[in-house]
Amino acid sequence: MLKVATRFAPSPTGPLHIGGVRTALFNWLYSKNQKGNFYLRIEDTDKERSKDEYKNQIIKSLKWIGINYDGEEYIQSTKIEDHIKVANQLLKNGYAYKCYCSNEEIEEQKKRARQKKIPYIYDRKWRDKKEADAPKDIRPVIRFKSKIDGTTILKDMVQGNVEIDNNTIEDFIILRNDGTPTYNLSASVDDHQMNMTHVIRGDDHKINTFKQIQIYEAMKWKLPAFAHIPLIHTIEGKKLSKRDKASTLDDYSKIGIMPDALRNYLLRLGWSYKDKEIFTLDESINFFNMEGIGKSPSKLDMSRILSMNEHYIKNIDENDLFIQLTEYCKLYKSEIKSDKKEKIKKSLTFLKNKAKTLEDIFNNGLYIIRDEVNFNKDDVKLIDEKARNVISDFNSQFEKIDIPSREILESIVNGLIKSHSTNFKGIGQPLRIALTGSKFGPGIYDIILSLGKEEVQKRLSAKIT
RNA sequence: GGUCCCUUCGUCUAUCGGUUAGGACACAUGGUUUUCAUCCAUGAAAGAGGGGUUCGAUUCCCCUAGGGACCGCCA
Repeated sequence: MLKVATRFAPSPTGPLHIGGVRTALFNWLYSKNQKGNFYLRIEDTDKERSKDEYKNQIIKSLKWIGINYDGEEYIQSTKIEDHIKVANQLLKNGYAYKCYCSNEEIEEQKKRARQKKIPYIYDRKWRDKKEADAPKDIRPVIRFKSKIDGTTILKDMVQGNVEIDNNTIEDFIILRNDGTPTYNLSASVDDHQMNMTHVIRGDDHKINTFKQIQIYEAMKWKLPAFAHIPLIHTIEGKKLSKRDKASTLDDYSKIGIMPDALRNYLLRLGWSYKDKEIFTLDESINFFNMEGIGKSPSKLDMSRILSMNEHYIKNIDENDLFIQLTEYCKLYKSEIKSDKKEKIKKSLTFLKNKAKTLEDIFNNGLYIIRDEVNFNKDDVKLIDEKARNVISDFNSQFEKIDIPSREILESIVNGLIKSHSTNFKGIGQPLRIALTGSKFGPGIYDIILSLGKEEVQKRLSAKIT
């Protein structure tokens, strides 16, 4: 049995979006499940639109979510000579021909097709014409001599057998009139030269597959297995595009979605394994299979991503969470000062409890991170004369404590509840606002213990003087 | 318009001819709770429509409807 090889082949003409990431993920998981290799091929033959910036973003994105490709990136533009060679071979063997139609001629045909409301398909004018009839002033393109009769069946690992009439495939161009190869040629040659055993790609490539199969057959190459996975749709039900908001990984990482959570979400989008929802990295490799891939497109659901992230926040190792949090703050907020870092780390247990994202944890911990309390305008109004007395009484008892503990704090608060003839809220709320600036937040004992004695006194004093 | 694909709760999905159609997210209600959350419990919520095949169809076949993809000298 040949060693399984898959690839992800994006073109660096725009930022990689989440649909592409899922395609990469499926390819990667399949190859790893089969103990095979996974490669990254950058299809940068569109010189006009390809940019290094996008190539780097693609590589960075894959790395971020934990998809490692084997070997170096395969840069398609460095293989153009090979593609041209194959085109010439096809020409020599009678599987391709030179087409001398002018741009105007083609445009005219397309226009007419549109008017008649019939699908445009190149009329194969030069398929059987003699070279001698060629106009001198036109540089020809090379077209593939597509099959006219019969049907072709694509045995798709996801979609089953898909059959089309060969005459619906036109004589597509394989070499432009500037001598450069087009996508279907390049992709076929590369897949063959890279020894791909499985081509897993978006549904939108299905028609291309029929063209590529013909190239393979003409070259007498062994066909890889194909799997066309359904596309991810926007909430409106359309194909996800680069223009859609929140579609690049950066859009997710900047709001504090963690790579493992997004990986897990993407895995379950269009793929399932019984009722299982949560997959560790190892589990996703072990359980991944083609049978689990659904046939219908699925919609992106932000609340699902958020809840998946929440699950990871609450369940991963706290040291790991802390590392991810500090990295996140450094990247998107501001680097947490080292003395605050310790406090945050100790407080993670309760800070994370009310968080769906790393950004939420950051916000929950802001009262620790910031030196100055940032008061909520409405909440601070709740600190009236009565509240000031509470704070003042608490502070004078708090001063006497050497090392604050939950038990001691509890007894102080309980005492105050009695002496002020109030309830817990009557004590807790003023303290919380004085210490954090808001009436919402972690439990009051957690707040006090996380800030430390000195800081608590400083903040309380500021509110009673 | 042509070709191809798809169709189970709002969303992601389970079911591989016989189930009270299950789970998860979201939602609603109740409970726990010092606030906000968490957590727990409960609830509402689905087989697009019509024909077949079959003792029996969500499941197999056909038609209709709806949705999607593709239709570049882009990839």
